Amino acid sequence: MSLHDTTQTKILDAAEFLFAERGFAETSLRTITGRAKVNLASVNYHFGSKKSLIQAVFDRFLQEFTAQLSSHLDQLEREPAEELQAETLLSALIDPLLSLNTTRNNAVSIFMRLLGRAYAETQGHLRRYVTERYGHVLVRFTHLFQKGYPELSNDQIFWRLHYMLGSLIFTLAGSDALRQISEADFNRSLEVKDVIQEMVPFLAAGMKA
Amino acid sequence: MSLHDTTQTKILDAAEFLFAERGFAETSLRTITGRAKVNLASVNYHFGSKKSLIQAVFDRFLQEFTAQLSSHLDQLEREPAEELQAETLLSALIDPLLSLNTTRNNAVSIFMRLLGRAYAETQGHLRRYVTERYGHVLVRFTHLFQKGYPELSNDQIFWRLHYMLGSLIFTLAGSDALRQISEADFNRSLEVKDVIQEMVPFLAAGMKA
DNA sequence: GTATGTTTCAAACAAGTGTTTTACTGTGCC
DNA sequence: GGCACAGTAAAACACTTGTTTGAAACATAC
Repeated sequence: MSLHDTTQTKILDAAEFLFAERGFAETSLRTITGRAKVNLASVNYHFGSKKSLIQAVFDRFLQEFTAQLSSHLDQLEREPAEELQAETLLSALIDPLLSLNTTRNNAVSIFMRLLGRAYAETQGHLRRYVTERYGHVLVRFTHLFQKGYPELSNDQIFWRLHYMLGSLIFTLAGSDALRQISEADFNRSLEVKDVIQEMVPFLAAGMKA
Repeated sequence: MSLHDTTQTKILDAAEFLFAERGFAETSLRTITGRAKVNLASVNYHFGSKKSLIQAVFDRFLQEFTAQLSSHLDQLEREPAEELQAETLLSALIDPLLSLNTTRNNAVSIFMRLLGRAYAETQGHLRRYVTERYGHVLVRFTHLFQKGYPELSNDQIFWRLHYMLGSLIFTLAGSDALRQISEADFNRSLEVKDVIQEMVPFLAAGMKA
C-alpha cells in the first residue's frame, strides 16, 4: 500500500481540512473518520487521542515548513548586514509557503487557518506546544532583522514582526473568500501566489518605517 | 435593579469574556451561567438559544463601536481629499477602540479576540451575520481611502485594508500575552494604548507604499 | 388580597461526544 | 497447518452538551 493511502495519512488529510474549515472542537472524530472513509476507532488506535491527532496535524505541516525556512535562514546568516533587506528576509518566509502550495492544493490557506486557530487558543495547550517546538526558528528570524536594521530598537522589531505575522496569517487564512470577493468586484483573477507577492511592498514598507 | 446587574447583562458579561478566552464551542452554557451566577435556563429564556447569545454579544460590542466609527466617518467625508492622510484615517478606527477600552477593562483585547474568532468561522453563520449587519461601515471606510489615495488601484486598497485589519486584530487579540513577553524581554511596561499607537507608523507606511 | 404576567429554579430530556472494549480479519513466519 | 500479531470493525460506555418542562417565587395592577 502506498504511503499516501495508509489509514494514518487518510485521517491526517481529512482532519487538517476539517480542522481548518470548522475548528477543532467543532469537528468530531466521526466527521473525520467519515470523510477519511475509515473506522471511528482507528483514530484512537493510531494517534491515541483527539488532542494528539491535532498535534500530529500541526507537526506534519510545521516540520515541512520549518525545515525549508531553516535552510533559508542558514544561508541568510552567512550574509553581511547590508544584504538583509526586508524584502530579502520576507522571501525566507514566503518561499517555503509557496513551495507548500505546489506540493498540495490550497495548502497555504489550510496551514494559515490552522495557525490562526492555534494562535486563538490563548490558554490551550496547542499554542504552548507549537511555540515550544518551533519557536526557536522565529528567534533566529528576529535576530536577522535586528542585524539588518540596527537603527530599530529590539522591541520595535519584536512588535513589527508580529504586525507582519498578523497580516500574513489573517490575509492568507481568508484568502479563498477574499479572492472571490476581489474577482467579483474587480474582474481580476488572483492566485494565492499573487496575493502573497502583493503583500511584500506593504510589509516591507512597514518594517522600514 | 440597576441596568448593569440584570440577568441579561450578567450573562452577556460572562459570555463575552469566556467566548474571547476559549471560543464559542469550547464554552458551555453551564460555564457561562456558573460565572454569571444565574440559572442555566435563563440563557434560553432571555436569548432563545446559544447562537442568539453569541450574536447578542457581538451586537453589544459592534453597536457601540460602529456608532463611534460612523460619526468619525461623517466628519471625514466632509474633508477635502488632501486631508485624508493614512494616519488620519487610521485614527477614525483607533479612537473608537481606545474609547472602548476606557469604558470597560481590557475591552479592546476581548473585542479583537471575538472578531478574530468570528473571522475564523469561514463557513459559519456568524461571519455572514456580522458582515451583513455592519459591513456598510467598512465600505464607507474604503471609499475614504480611495479618495485620499487616488493613485492606488481599487483592489490594491481593498487588499491593503485587509492587511491592516489583520495586523490590528491579530496583534490586539494577543496583546495581553505579547505585552507580558515584551515587558519581560525589554523591561518596558506597555499599555494597550501604547501598543496601538506603536502600530500607526507601520500601518501608515504600508498603506502608502 | 387576589389575579396576572414575568422571571427564576431544579430536574429531566434527547442527542452527540471521545474513548474503550471485544471480536474479527488478514498477513507473514516457522 | 498453526501461531502470533498488526489492523479493522461494530457496539457499547460514560459523559457533556443545548434545550425543554413544570412548578415555584416574584412583581405589578386593580
